[in-house]
Amino acid sequence: MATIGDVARAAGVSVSTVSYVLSGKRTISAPTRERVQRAVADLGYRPHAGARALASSRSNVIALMVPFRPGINVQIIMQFVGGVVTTAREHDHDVLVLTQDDPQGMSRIAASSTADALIVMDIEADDARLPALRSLALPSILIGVPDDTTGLSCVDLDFSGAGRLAVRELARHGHEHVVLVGASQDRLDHRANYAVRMRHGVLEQAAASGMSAPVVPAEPTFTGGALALDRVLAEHPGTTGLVVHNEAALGGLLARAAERGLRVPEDLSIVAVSPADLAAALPVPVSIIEVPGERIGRIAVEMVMARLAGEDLAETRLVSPTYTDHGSVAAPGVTP
Amino acid sequence: MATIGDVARAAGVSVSTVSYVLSGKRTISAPTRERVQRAVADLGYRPHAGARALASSRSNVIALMVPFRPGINVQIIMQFVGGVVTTAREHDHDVLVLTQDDPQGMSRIAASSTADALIVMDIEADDARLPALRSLALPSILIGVPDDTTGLSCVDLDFSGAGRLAVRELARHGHEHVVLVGASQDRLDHRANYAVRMRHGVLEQAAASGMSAPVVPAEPTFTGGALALDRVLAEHPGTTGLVVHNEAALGGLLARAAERGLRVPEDLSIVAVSPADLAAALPVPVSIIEVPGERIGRIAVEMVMARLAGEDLAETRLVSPTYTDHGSVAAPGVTP
DNA sequence: GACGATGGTCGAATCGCTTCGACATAGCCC
DNA sequence: GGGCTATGTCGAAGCGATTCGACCATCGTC
Repeated sequence: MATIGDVARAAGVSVSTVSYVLSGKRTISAPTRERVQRAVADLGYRPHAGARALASSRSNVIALMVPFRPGINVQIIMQFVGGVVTTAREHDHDVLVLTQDDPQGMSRIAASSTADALIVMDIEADDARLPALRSLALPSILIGVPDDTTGLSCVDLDFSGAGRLAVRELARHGHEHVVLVGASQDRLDHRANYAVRMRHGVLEQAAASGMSAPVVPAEPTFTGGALALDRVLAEHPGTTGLVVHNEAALGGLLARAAERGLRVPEDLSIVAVSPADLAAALPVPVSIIEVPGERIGRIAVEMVMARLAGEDLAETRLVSPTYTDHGSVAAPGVTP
Repeated sequence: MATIGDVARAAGVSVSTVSYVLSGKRTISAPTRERVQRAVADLGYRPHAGARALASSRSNVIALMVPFRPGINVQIIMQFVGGVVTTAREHDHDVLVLTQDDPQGMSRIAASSTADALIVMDIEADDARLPALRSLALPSILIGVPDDTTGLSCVDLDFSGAGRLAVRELARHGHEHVVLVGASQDRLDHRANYAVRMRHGVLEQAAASGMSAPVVPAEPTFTGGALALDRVLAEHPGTTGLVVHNEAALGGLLARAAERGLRVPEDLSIVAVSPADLAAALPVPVSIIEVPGERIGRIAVEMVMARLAGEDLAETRLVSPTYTDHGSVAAPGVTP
C-alpha cells in the first residue's frame, strides 16, 4: 500500500503538506493542492487507519452494542443498526459491533481507544450497564430512556406520546372501551421502559378522555397474540378498540379475530405501534404508529458527532410519534 | 490511559519485556512475568489498538458486509451477525459493519488496513462484487456460494441437500405430488443461488423418486403466501405435500390453508426451510430444515482465522441439512 | 576450565500519520 | 523602504506499540 511518504514524493512536496491537503487544517495553495490530489488519486492512497488513530487519538469508529438475545424484535434492531451505520459513514466513521453479553466490551473498547464513542441499545429502566456508562471515558448515547438519565444522552420514540396518540385516534372515532395489548410479562419484569412509558401514555389519555383502558400483556408469539385477544374479550367484553404494542403477537391476534368472526375495523378497531415494514406480514392492513428505527439510529449518530465536536450537553431526545391510517380504525359498530 | 511504558516502569523492566510477556513470543522468567502481569492489572492497561495495528500490521478486526435492503430476511441476517461477532470475540477480534450499498467499502477497508479480513453475505450467483473480492488484498469469505467459486472461500447451508432431504422426507411418508413454494420471482431474477440450488435439490430428488415437483414462486409476504397456496391448488390439484422455502410467506400460506379447510398434516403436509426460531410466528408447528445462521457465521470466522494463520486454500464448505419433525408431515389423506 | 548453547532481558529502529513551531516569501501600510 | 502580517511549506517530534539483533549470565559438556 502507498503511504503518505509515497504521495509526498510523487507530488514533490513534504509529508506534512500532504497531510494538510487531506485534512484541510491549513491553507495550501491551489496548484500544490491539485498536485497532491492527483498523486493521491494516482496511487490510490488511503491513510493507514492505525497510524492515523495513533497520531490523532481519533479512531473514526463508533462502537454499537447490539442485543442478540433470542426473542428480541429483530426487525427494529436491524433498523437501528442500518440507521447508525449509514449515518456514521456519512460522517466518515465506521461502526464496530459489540454484543450485550460481553461485559468487558465497553471498557475494552474505551481503554484500547478502539472507538471514539459508544451507542447502546435495548436500555432497561435501571439497566445494569448504567453505572459503567456514566464512568466511561467514552462519550455514549443510549437508544432507549432509563429512569435516571442524569449525565446520560438518550434518544427514543416518545412512547408516552405514542400511547396518547393511539388512544386519541380511537377516541376520535367514538371508541369508549379500549384495551392496550402490550409487551410480555417478561419484558415488564425486566422493566423495559418503552413498555412502561407506552402504558403510561395510554392510561393518561384514556383518563383525560374519560374512558377505560385496561392493559393485557401478550407473549411475543403468534399464539401469544391469539390468547391475548381471547383474554381481552373474556375480561373486557364490549371492547371496540385495541392498541397493540407487540408486533410479534399481532399476526396471531388478527388470525384469532378472524376466527371469531370479528371484522377489522367494523367490529374491532386496531392501532399498532411497530416498525413500518410490519405490514407485509399481516393478513390485513393495520393503521400504525411507526417506531422509526432508522431515524432513531441516525439521530443517535448525530448526537455522537455533536459530542465528539465538543458539545457535551447530556440531553434526551424523544421523537414525536406519527399516526398512519391504513383503514383499521372506524367508528365502533359501523361499517366505514 | 496507561501505556506500555507506564507498565514497564511500574514493573521495573523494559518496554520490550512487557510486550513479550503480553504476546508470549519470547520466554520470560516466571518472576518477571508475574511482576509485569501485576502491573498490567494494577494499571488496567490495554494496548492501544491503533498503535498495535501500526506496529504489527494486524488490526484484529474483521469487516462484515451486511445487506440492509428492505424485504430481506432479517432473522437470518441477525443470526449470521450474531455468530460472526461471538466467534470473532473468541478469537480476540472485533467486527466492523459495512453496508452493501457502499461500493467503496471493501477497498477502503483494505487500503486503510482497517480490517484484516472481510466476510460478505447475501452472495448472488454472479455477484457484482466477485471481481473486486478476487483482486482484494484482504482475505475474504463469502456466506453463500456463487456460480464460479475459483479463488474464493465460501460457506453456506447445503441447499441442494436440503431440497433433496425435504422431498425424501415427504416421499418417505408416501407423498407423490409435491410442490416447492420457493423464493420470489424477484429473488430468482437476481439469481439468488440459495433459491436455485434449493430448486435443483428438490427436482433432483423428485426425479429420483419418480415423482413430480413443480415450483411455485411466492412473494415474501403474508399475502404472497396465501396467493401461492391458491396457485398451487389451482395449477396442481392433487398436491399433498409442500416444501416451503420462503419463511415470510409461510404464515399467509398456513392461514389460507386453514381458510380453505385444509388441515395440516391430514390434508397437506409441509416441510419448511427456515431459521429455527420461526416457529413462534406460526399458528401451527411446522417441521423444518433449519438454516443454521449462527453456525454458518461461526464457520465463516473460523475460515477467516485459518486464512490469517497462513492456510490459504480456497474452499467451499456446505453445512449438512438436518430435518426436525414438528408434526406437519404425515401420510397423505390419513390422520396421523 | 574453556566453549558453545540456551534463556532472559534490553535498546533501538520501525510502523505511518498528525501537528507544532519555524521559516521564507510576498503583500501591505504608513 | 522598513517593519508587519499573512500565506504557504517544511522538518521534526511525537503517538504507542512490535520486533530484531545484541548482550550478559548460566549451565552443561567434553
